[in-house]
Amino acid sequence: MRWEPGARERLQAAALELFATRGFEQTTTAEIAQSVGLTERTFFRHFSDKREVLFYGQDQFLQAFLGGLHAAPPNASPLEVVACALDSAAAFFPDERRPYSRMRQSVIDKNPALQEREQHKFAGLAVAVAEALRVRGVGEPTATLAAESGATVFGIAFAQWIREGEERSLADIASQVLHELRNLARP
Amino acid sequence: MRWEPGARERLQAAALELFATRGFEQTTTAEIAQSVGLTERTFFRHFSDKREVLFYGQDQFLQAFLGGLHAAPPNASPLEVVACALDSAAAFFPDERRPYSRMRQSVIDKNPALQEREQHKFAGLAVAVAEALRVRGVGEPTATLAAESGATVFGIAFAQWIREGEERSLADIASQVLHELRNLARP
DNA sequence: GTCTATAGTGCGATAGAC
DNA sequence: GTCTATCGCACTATAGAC
Repeated sequence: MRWEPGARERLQAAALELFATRGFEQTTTAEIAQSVGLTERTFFRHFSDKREVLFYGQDQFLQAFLGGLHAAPPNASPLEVVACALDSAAAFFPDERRPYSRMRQSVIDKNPALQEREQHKFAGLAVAVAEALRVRGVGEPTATLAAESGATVFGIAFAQWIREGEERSLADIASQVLHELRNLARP
Repeated sequence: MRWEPGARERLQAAALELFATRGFEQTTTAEIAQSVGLTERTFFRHFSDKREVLFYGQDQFLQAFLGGLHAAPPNASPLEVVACALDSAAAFFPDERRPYSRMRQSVIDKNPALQEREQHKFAGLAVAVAEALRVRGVGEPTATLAAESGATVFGIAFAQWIREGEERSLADIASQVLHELRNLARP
């Protein structure tokens, strides 16, 4: 019992379940741990704080974003590079994942503290993308502008993707939102 | 002594002072309160949590942003409206305020929890600006794109404004960053 | 103003994997 | 035996309830 594998994943699943039914603040870290046969102390061994249990594992997503970025042709413009990154990132959210993403987001949308954490992760993503663009030779403030714009486009596209009744793929939506961004600059 | 006015402002000043010298986490809410002759309970009567003491009063800034937005000519494009809002917002940071802004930002930059709060406030700003744009008849996702872009431009300009050795006004910097954003769409 | 629950930390002990 | 995940306990600070 003590040595069952996948402690982290079990904690994450149990936490999401409890947050969805009881609410984030009405769920204690002790309850989450106990619900999978662990102690509160072990919860904090895996997650630096209570909110992090919902965000741990985002590195994969960041890596996808950066991967698409590196795959962009060398002569691509900053925004074209961002378009590649968006395509690559969108691939990490196939349509089967929509129900799960919806559930997770509905928990986040109900709690300001979780929104703060989400926005912080997004900001970190933009910082990493900007750094990667600078390595490609893009100067400031263009690199940061392009990176933040990419994060914004992804955020808007993702929100639309999980909306009830939406059927388009995330990549399709993101590409359309990016097109709208281009239009913004020339009315 | 007990009813000395300006309790909130004194708490904010003392908190910034203590955070800057000792660090945010090394300062307790009780210490802040006692340093101005109040109790911890009173601190939490004025601020919903420890971090908020650094952010309380941002409404003025939001109002400045929205004020510039309403002052924009009716036929202006979304990005032109955002440009007006940026001008108006920049006016709330005259050059005399640079030293204070620098000190405050250096505290925030040293602590992830404070960065989360700052990003959350920024996100709230973008939401309000997007809503105001929709009222003006701008559709989605353009309204949100323009609003988030405005927030991004302001953030980049502000970071540059408080950099050591920078002498240009915030409005000048913001206008140049906005120009870069326009260039992003057409290479 | 007082009291209490919860989050989160530090350290040492323990139990299983190898 | 070593290594590492888990546990137990004592503790502080935040924040909210009363």
